Amino acid sequence: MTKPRSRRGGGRPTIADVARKAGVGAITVSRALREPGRVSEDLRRKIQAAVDELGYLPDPNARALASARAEVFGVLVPSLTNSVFAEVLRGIYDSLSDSSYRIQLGNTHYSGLEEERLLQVFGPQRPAALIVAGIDQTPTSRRLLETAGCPVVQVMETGPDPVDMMVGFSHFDGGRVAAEHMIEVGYRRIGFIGARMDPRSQRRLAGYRAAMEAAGLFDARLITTTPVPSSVTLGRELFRDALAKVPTLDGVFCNNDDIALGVLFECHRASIAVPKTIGITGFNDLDMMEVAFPSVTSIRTPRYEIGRLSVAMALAAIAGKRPQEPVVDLGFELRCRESTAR
Amino acid sequence: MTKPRSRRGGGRPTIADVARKAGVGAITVSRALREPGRVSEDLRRKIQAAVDELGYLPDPNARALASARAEVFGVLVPSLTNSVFAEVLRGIYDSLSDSSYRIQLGNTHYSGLEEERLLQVFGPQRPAALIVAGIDQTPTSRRLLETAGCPVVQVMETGPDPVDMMVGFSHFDGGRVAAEHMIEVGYRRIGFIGARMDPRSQRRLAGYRAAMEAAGLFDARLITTTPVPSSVTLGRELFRDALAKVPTLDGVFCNNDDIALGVLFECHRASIAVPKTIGITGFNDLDMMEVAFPSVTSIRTPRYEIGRLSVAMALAAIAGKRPQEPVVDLGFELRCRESTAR
DNA sequence: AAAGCAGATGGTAGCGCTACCCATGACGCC
DNA sequence: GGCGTCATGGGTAGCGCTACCATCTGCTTT
Repeated sequence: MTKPRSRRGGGRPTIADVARKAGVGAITVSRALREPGRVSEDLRRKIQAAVDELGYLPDPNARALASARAEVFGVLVPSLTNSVFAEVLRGIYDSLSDSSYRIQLGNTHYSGLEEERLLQVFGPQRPAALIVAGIDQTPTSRRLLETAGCPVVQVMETGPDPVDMMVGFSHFDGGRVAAEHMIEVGYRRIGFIGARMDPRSQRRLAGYRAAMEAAGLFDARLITTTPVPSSVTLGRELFRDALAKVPTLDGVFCNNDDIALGVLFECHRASIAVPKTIGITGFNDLDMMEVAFPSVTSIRTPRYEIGRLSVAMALAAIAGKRPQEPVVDLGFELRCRESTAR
Repeated sequence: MTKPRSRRGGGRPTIADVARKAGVGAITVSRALREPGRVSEDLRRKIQAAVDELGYLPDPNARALASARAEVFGVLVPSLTNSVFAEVLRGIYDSLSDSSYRIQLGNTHYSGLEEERLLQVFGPQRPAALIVAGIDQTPTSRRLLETAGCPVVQVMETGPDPVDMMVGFSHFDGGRVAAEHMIEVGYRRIGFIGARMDPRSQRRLAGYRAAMEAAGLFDARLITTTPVPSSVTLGRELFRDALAKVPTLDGVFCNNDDIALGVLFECHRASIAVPKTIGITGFNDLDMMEVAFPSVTSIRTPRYEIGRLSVAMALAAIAGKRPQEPVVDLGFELRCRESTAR
């Protein structure tokens, strides 16, 4: 005779306690909680009463082990402080908060290798779904996603070859539309300023370039970039560099709004008239762009909506109702403001 | 005879596979992985070889169930998009990324009830540690934290009565120092502008009030607040309100930098000279405050460091090495800039 | 030399839950 | 009346891992 191991759980009630109290089998309790429709009204009430009385909460770890599926959404973003991803995360969070799914966060720091490592770590946990930023996974990451055995949503961008599903918009078009707008209102020597040139930034640059070439205005010297992480400070510095390189600059398309703000402040400081001498266009349309003086033209991107929709699609897929169209382009919107109002 | 249930796990190698391949018992594999020191060099190598060959990765759910402890840090923040908490989160994440701990995120939306609900949900999972923002938990939340059976770190603030440990700084002092600075450089009719008056904002306001009263300058009409979430846009609007209410206003202490930026932009738009006519002080010292024109005085808060230290303290507590002093005040720093340079 | 002890390894029995299969009774159909 | 079908409920056997002993070696202690 071995004495039973003392309750390591510290005395929390288990499903067996509930079953005993309700006078039913443990399985029936389990079913009543997960598929109420399959249990008679009568027992359901009795079980609910026992649950309430004992304050029973199912152990997610035991549940995950037994069902080989954790109620966890794995979310991989390249940055936590970049407000763009913070808003995607908020969208994901809000859409999940009245379900029982938990969120497990991974920060790839814009590194493909780190993304691989995180997918390795997430895998054995058997998440219910994976949401990853971007469409430029390494071959290894892609294989990990394909064999994860759960719905996968790539977010922030759209592309031709989804692992499973995608929600985003075209960064190339965003860059192109921004540049076309500046050309249309009369700017000619339009610079591109970008930091942290991740794949999305590269595509915005490509869109800018396409527009400039189509108008016969492209000049490689107009491009000023750095792999350094983006910041308002950096925007100022890159703008100074750009101006030193091309003194005839009459506009800038900034890779994001932080950069744009840095440019705007530097124009104030150097008494450069905006939009008269220099036009400014940003990207993402953060709240402050509308309030800035002068208000700054930007491309509004549906970050929160991307987060929400990615969860909706993943939940539908879990429920077996895969969307007809696995790739959803949520588009973007050019907001013309004072900074390009010539 | 029942046939064994087919491997639901989809054929991932288990600890038993590794044990068989290495010619040892399963428990020895388990130990080799978790407490290498307790296994002989020889076996350790053999086991490592088997692990590598099979690509074995332990199942965290099974581990959590068997050991009644999940390798999860529960993190509760009131907002995901507020860059202050995003930076705390980044600090937490960075400090945890080379351990095997995972992060489970909870967003309380500044709601005590939601915090209670999330703690209820986190509890049964038996997290290794809990990190929660703020010190104003409801009695229920406090009890949940006290009975969680794991280290708890309250972050962002310090106070007299920690649940377990605390890392932060004094918001009251921050508000006081900011106001004292403005008084010292000669401002007299100094307004307080604040949005989303959470407990930390309230304490900053209290600090401001203390300084103003000490200087005999306090006037309730100088205070303009709203429970609405903070934004740059809102900063502009509140400043307009404040100015309409008190036309003789000669300075503002803003509850945070977003508000301060809104005030700055509105000053530009209305051609109000900064710092001559109006002085501006922000709070948190985001990157952009230094770059703004004019650059904006602010209180630098150690957000990232708070995240890092909270994890370090929790890890130490898990390892049984509780810090001598459970409450750590990381302080803050006044950064005087052009916006108050009279 | 017997006893004691520490270090290394293994076996057994769960952790709390659910997948799988089976039992039962009510009902409808031929 | 026999037989399938459906709805409802339960029993058994794990999921993959680790806590808790037990065992076995080799060495020190007295």
